[in-house]
This record gives sequence, C-alpha cells and structure tokens, in this order.
Amino acid sequence: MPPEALTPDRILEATEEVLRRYGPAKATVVDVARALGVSHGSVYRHFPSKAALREAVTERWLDRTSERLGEIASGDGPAALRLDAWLSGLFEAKRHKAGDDPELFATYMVLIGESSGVVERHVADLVGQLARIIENGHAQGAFAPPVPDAPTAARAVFDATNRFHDPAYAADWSTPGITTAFEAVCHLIQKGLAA
Amino acid sequence: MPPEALTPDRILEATEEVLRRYGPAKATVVDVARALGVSHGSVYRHFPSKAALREAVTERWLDRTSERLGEIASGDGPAALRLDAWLSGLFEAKRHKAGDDPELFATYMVLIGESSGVVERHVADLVGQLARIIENGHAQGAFAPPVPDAPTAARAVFDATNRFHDPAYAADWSTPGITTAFEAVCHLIQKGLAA
DNA sequence: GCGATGACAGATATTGAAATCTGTCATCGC
DNA sequence: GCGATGACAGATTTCAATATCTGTCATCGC
Repeated sequence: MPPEALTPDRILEATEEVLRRYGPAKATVVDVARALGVSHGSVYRHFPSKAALREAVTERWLDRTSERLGEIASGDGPAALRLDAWLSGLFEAKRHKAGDDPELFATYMVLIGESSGVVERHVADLVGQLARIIENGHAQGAFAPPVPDAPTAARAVFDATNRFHDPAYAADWSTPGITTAFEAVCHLIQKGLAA
Repeated sequence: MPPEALTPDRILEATEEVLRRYGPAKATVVDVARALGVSHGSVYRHFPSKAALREAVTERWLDRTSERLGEIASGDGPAALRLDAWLSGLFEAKRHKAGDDPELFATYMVLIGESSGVVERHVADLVGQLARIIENGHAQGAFAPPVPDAPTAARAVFDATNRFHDPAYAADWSTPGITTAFEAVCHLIQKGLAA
C-alpha cells in the first residue's frame, strides 16, 4: 500500500511541482508519475489527458486570485472604494505573481495560452464580481444607472483595465510610470461610472 | 541601365510584395533582390541590415494609419465628437486590416513584434493626437481639466481602449458583441472626461 | 570614380532519422 | 473485483548533418 492514496489533488500538487522544476515545455506525464512514485498509467486513471491535467492546474491557479477578490466584491462598504480596492487588488496580485517568480509566471502564461475555456470562465467570474459592485453602487446612489446594463458596464471596466491585468502586458508592469497610468485609468472609470 | 534607379522606396515596395507572397518567415533579402532584378548586395547599399529593412516596412504601414487619424485630431469640431470619431476610426482601421486579409495582418503582427522601437514611436504619436483632442476639449469647455495632465489622460484613454486596437486581441474583433463592448468603453471614457 | 556584383565566412534554418512521449489496454497482485 | 502496472503503437520532439541565408568586401563594368 502506498504512503497515501492517489487522489486528483495529490496529482495536481505534483504536477505544479514538476512544472515549476522543468517548465511547461519539458514537464511530462512520466515526470509527474515519477514524482508521485507511481506509473504514468495511474495518472491517466484520474485525468483523461495531459491537456486536462494542465487545465486543472491552470484553473486552480486562477481560482486562487478570484477567491480573494470575491471577498471585496461581496463586501458592503461604499461601492466606489470597493471598486478601487478590487481593481488595485487585481493589478497588485498579477504584478506580484509576475515580479516575484518570473519563470513560474511564464510557465502559467504558457498554460493559459493552452486552455482558453478555463480562462474564459475565469474572466466571466471576474466580470461577474465587477457587475455586483456596479449594481451595488447604483443601489447605493453612488453610481449612475449602468449603461447599457450592469454586465456590459462591468465588462467595459474589465476591458478598460486590460493593460493592468492581462499577462500579455506583464513586461510593462515593472516600468516606471505604470502606477500613474493605472491611477489615471481608474480615475477615468470612477468618473465614468459616478452618478 | 535598369528600367528605373534603385531607390529605398522601390526596395520597400518590393519588400512588401515579397512579405505578402512568402510571409515573414520565408521572405529573404535575396527574394527582395530577385524581385527587383538586382543582386542582394545592392539592397544592402540602401539598408544596413535585414532588420532595418523590415522595420522600415513596418513604419510605413503604421504611418498610413496615423496619418488618417491625425486629420481627425487636427479638426475643429466639438472635441467629444472628434474623440468618438478618432476612437472608432482607430478601431475600424485595425479591424478591417485584420479582417480583410488575415494572412497579411499576421505578417505585420510578426514584424511589429520584432521592432519595438518603431511601435513605441507609433504609440507615442497616437497618444499625442489624443492629447490634442483632450486639451482642445478642455479649452472648449466640454471636458473637465485633464487628470493629472493631458498626456497622462490621453495615455489612459489609449490604454482603456487597448482591447480594440492592440493586434494581440485581433481574434475577438470578429466575435459578436464586440461593437457593444466597444461602445460601452467609449461611453465610460466620454463620461470620464466630460466637464 | 562609383554603383553594382557575386564569392565567401559565419550565422541561421531545414530536414530526416532516432529518441521520447502520450494515451491504451491486456494483465497482474492484492 | 479493482486499482495499479508497464509494454506497446502512433504522435511528437530532439539532434546533428546539410542547406540556405545574411552581411562583407575585393573586383568589375560603365
């Protein structure tokens, strides 16, 4: 009997470790199995394909960010402050992930490029959180009625801040002036939503 | 004596043609020279390297767009209308380039990735045009004083519309709902700038 | 004299044979 | 019986030999 039963979670943990160590190009299913001390056939008992395994890792990683932001979205202070906190939180989270361990971030960028479905769900989740803040702000009387509706306005806010959360722009998150640029866009958005 | 003298312009024309025909990966300096009926050594008499030649082609291509927009920026109607026309003009121009001939567009995307300096100048040019419109709008009393200043506000507008002009997003310019998304962002920006 | 040429060296890209990996499944041991 | 195994076929990647390309420059023809 192995030290622990083989579960999807343990496999995901091992896959993250292997991806961290070898990078997305070199990490193989055999490596993951070896890290777990099992045969690669056993991994396929829990995940139908290598792509599905990598997608699951990506999903877990993205979910870690959306959870923390979800708390801000579900809070109950003034919507304008929550919107600021939410947008800054998103930017800061991504910026730190990119800055702290660029190699690991590059790995996830590759994974993200592979699994568009997972990313779409993640974006839909985030935009949903924004929509909650916007509707809430309208109810509080702080924001004008969303144009043309809350989901579209939320998506507009998400789109307008693209440069500060889309990993494709990670390279300029460490350039001087990026904070000024971010604040200018936030100001534009706040004024654009205000009652 | 050749039918026409060998000029930088004729070389650029031939390079565009070769890029169109073979794509960025296969187009060689020898191909360009052959298209012109000269030896490749002669091409190097006018451009110091293949990279410089490709940059010049990219610059020409980008300048074609900024010229048309420059006319809108220099116009003298109400700033809000000019801003709308300018942003729509930029989006439409890119969208058509991407939609009409996807292969050629892909070619230019590769070239753009190679020559960051040229792109930076192009972006600076466009942001400068936006700054003119914004300052003008403020002078007309239509826009609030730019925050924190016109160049930064202009850059914020440019950043906020990233999804609608950065070639990296070309894939979603043909998805349904893109027009709604664009209009929502424009509305946010107009309200964000308004007096 | 002056721009054009093409042979050349070093850098880069292509190709195909060999090695590795993915995903399946008949078989094994508990 | 049930999950784990590892041999296997087909797909993919690697690697090194080969071919092509870039950029230079001594030489040519006008």
